Amino acid sequence: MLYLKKYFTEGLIQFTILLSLIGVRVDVDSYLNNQLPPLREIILGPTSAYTQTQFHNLRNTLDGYGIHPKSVDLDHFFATRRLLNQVRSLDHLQVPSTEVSAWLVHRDPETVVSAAGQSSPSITLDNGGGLEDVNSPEASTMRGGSGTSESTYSQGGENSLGAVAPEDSQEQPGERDNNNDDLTKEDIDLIDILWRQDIDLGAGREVFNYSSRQKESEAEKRNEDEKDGGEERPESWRNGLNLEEDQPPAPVDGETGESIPEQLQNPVVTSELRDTSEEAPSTSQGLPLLPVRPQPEPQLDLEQQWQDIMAIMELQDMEVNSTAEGSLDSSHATDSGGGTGSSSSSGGTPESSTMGEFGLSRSTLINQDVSLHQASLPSCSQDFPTLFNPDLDPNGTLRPALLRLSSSNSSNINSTYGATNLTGLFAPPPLNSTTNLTSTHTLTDPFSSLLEESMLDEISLLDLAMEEGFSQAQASQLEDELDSDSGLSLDSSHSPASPSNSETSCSSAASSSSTSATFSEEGAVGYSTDSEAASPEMEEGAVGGYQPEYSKLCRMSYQDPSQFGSLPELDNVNHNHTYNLPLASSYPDHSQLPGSCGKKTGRDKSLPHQSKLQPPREFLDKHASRDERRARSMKIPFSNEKIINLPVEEFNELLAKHHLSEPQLALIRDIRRRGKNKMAAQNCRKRKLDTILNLEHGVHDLRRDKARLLKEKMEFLRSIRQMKQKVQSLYQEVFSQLRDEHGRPYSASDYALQYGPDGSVLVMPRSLAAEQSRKPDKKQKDKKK
DNA sequence: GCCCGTTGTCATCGC
DNA sequence: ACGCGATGACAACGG
Repeated sequence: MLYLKKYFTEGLIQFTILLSLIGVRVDVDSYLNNQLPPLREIILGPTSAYTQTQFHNLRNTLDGYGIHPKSVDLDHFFATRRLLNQVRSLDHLQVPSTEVSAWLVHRDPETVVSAAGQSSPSITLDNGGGLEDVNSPEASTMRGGSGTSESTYSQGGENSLGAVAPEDSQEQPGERDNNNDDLTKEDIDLIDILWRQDIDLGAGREVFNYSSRQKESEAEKRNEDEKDGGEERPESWRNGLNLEEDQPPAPVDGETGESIPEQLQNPVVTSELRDTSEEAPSTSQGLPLLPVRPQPEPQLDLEQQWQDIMAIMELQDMEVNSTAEGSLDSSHATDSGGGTGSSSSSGGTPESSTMGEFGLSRSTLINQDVSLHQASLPSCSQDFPTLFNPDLDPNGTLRPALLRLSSSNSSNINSTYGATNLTGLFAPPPLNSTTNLTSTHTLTDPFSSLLEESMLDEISLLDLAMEEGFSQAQASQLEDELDSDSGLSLDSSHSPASPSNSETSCSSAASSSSTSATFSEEGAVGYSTDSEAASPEMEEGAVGGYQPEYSKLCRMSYQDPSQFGSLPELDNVNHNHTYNLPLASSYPDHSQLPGSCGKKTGRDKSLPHQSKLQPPREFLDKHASRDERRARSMKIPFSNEKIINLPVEEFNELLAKHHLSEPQLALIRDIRRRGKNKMAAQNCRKRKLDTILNLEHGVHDLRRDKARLLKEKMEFLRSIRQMKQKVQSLYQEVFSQLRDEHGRPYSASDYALQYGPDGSVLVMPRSLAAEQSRKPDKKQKDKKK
């Protein structure tokens, strides 16, 4: 019967979906076709060309949409999908051993069927239930309200049994498939064990439709897209396909405004179908599949489970078990009563409400917020490509929906990437019906993974771009979106050093051409000894003469390029600034700087030749500095260089040696003042330049670091998401496989898997779990306080 | 001749 | 109070 029902219901659902799609103007063929590529990618590896298609269809294909709904191969398809997913997950996922241990006792035949075509409610993977990373918080919230539909398999929620899944058993897709109906020996053993352990605990079976959830997530995405602009897919379509999207609305009771669990709304599959058709929000795909939903509060359960899982995940993965127990306990959410648990879900803020009800640890509360962001993550990933690499799109044409998403989501990027989210990834998605984020969440594992990969690629591209200086508008956009931290408007163009380069290049072009050594060293050099070293030789203080020019030339040569070497950007700087060397107004000896003198700046070039060859006095005078001329005219007995560069003491001694008139003394003091001021000015300018260059360099480094960190973050997020998805699927899988002593599945609304600190997994009544969780929660709260 | 960069100088501030 | 460095502003100079 179950099989028949499943297939039949599936067919109906499929049919309705198709109709809705058609009505929506959606090109079904294309849609289906599009789904294919993802599969290829999964198998053969992602193709850039398909990336976009992935966006829309991966989930669907993964969920089995690509397969004809009535196809007998659905089971096979599902099994294949699982295998693929698992294989894929092997690379990335770092699932704690506990997760693995939780593996399913046996598999529901029904689940398989449902999974293929639509998210069959039975299918374990249904997102609606708890662990959806993909699901945006909103989606989760929705589920809270309506999501229960997914969980539908209320098999009457047999209470009595608690089942424990031994750690060892790891899911083997193949086995599952094979085992659909019949319990394997292992399964039986496991059940026995679980039973023994948990007999006291009533067990209901929750059914998580992973596929449906995914679909929902897709629907959400689509909704986002639609919201964004393209509403190509009518709600009916969504309803048919994805209920999650709809869920957002569904959760909220139109009349009361409260979110109402779907199960409540849709006791019977048929009813749900109607609802879906009529009310997009209410039902998830899973519902239709579900023959009956005796249990009123599937969503709540799902959320609770989700939260539980999330808490576990957080504890184990994120926090490394430190608080595992508390969280676990807390994880069991309370709202067993939830029947109408609607209240929980319905509560204005799904997150908060759910959190509170479920008694999740405070951390989880926080996380939920995070989760919202996370939920958006997929979108982010999606966004990334669009944002950063619209061009990347192999096809060159992003589907409008995608574009919309990206555009819409782009605004959200900050939130999505919000640092807070890591934990949130695990947190159940909020029930809120809102927005884009949800849509993104809906991505199924394969789909999400693909997106993530693409995202990473994008990130890498971004990183490159950033390293290159974020020249690209995209990069800048990213920055802006990611963080508006720096008010600096550094030129995003080209290479980080570009500004400096440009500047330097210009100057260099002008000045450097002639002089090889023209590097203007740090002003420090100027202050440095050069003058002093020269001074002794200059002692003679030939006031007149060509020396000034010579000195200039020498100064240029003297500059020490090595210092600039430290600053890469400076390498290109060829400014003639002779900040380093003090002017030697008069050099008795040129010999001081024989070699160096050869190097001249552009300006000095002209003079030097003449001066070197034969410095005619007039010529020299002509080019001599005013102070030099004045000194000559005043017959100052020593060089301006000495006047300027001698230490105060020596300078005073020098003055004392020579009996000078007041005008001479005044002139000497002026010369000294001006000379020092000149060097100071040079140093000042040099400092300015260096400061600018350093700032540019710093900006570049920061950008690069930022890009790197962003990339790392995305990688972590991806890993987390994958783990979360894995856990979710495992949870659903396990839970769906569990049977009470009567062989009936546990009601998701009544029972939840509880993770023990030792890695054991117990099936506990939610009420009991909630009680247990409350205490720890309080403790945690207290701690936080 | 104008523009722009460089350099020198002055005035001022602060140490 | 003085010396000195730093710096903004201005002008001269040269490409």
